[in-house]
Amino acid sequence: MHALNSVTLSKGPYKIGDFIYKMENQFKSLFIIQSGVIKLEKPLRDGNVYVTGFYFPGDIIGLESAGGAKYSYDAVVLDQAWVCEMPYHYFESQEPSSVLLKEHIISLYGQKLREADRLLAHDRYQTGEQRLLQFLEMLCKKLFTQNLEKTHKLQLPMSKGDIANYLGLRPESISRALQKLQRQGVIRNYKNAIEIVDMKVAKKMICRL
Amino acid sequence: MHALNSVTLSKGPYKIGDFIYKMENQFKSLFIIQSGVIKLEKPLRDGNVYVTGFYFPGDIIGLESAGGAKYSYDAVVLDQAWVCEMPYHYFESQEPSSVLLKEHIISLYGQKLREADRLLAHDRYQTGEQRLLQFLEMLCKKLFTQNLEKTHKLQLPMSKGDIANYLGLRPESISRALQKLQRQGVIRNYKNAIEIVDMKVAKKMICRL
DNA sequence: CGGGCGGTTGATTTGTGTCAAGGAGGGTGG
DNA sequence: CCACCCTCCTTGACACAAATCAACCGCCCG
Repeated sequence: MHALNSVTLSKGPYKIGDFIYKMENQFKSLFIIQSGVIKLEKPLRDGNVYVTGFYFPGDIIGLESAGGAKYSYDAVVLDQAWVCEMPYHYFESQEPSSVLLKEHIISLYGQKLREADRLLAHDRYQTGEQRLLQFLEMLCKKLFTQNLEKTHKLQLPMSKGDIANYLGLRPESISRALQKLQRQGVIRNYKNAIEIVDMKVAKKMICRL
Repeated sequence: MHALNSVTLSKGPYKIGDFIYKMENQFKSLFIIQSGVIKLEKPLRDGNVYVTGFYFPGDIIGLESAGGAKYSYDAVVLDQAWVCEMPYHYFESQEPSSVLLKEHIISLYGQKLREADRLLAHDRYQTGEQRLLQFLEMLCKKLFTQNLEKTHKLQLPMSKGDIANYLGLRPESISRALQKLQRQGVIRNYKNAIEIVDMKVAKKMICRL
């Protein structure tokens, strides 16, 4: 990743609601998130949108658009962000650092594909409640490893509607699930935050309710 | 793709039920399918398996395992197959043809990711019936472009149970959906084949039931 | 203050899973 | 060749999770 610094351009700050890129833009760069939170979403023909993921510092966005002429999603800022732009044509060069990077990227793709398949596999056999818990646990781990949160109380940069959308549920269902989990003492539901009170039980519920 | 021929090794025939690779094998090659049909599946701890996809002549399998030490799925032969083995270490070389190929592969990955996301997106808002139709339509298009089928009558190399599994439904649900679609005159359900009688209506139903 | 958006809550419907039983091949062995 | 089994598929009755429809609340913002 260090090899990147020579060919990248740091950009920002982007404010909440800004777009890093939009679907109608020509695909020409990847972006490494330095700070802030980004969501990727795709407007559907019927006016709805589909949220495909949330991205945090250290994550790369744009990979999913490779091989297309334009970006495949809108990249929307959820929390003030700085990003690092990496021109895609850099990959087409044959300098040694590019070759190494290409291998790294391919390995990343493998991971992302497996992750996507895992989601497709598991989600079907889990209740909405389990998916929600799994999402929270994943978020917690992610923020932990990046030292963005020290506790189990998660500040949520995305709306609960976004979470619902991402998990393929209705906002009502999320609301009910949160309420139930709070009654059970597993989590605590705040306005823009959620605290995982009992991580042990949470993990157990994810595996098999 | 032509660049490949110099470094690949054609293997076969594999018979129905054979494995091209298994999860316990070291990941070391990609395979290009020359003939036959392959399914990728992963046995789960609870004894069930999860079918992640079906692959036809021209498709590449093994990509999803990149970045891991072993293969991520079992590759099971559904219809007698010949494949082309392409050692993965070829990618680690820096010869010009490898560089070009890497770009092609990255573009393939982008496609696969978008496809995975599309599945995740749509599946949630579609009934099982719609997913089934979409699967059939996709299959139809795929076999068409590869001139493996000239009509809309699809010989199914995979069991209906496999289809159910792949679509995240129960065999019973598939059965009922096929029955209903046949009553509506959209498809015709044979033993090991399905005919799409009214493609117009089928496509309409996929978008919005 | 009014309006809109995000979130909550309740009543009801619906799709799909589950359980149970039975049928139609396709193999194998007698 | 038939009897048997096994797997795959189908059909029916029922249960349950989540969607839907509808109303309402709290909040932010102009």
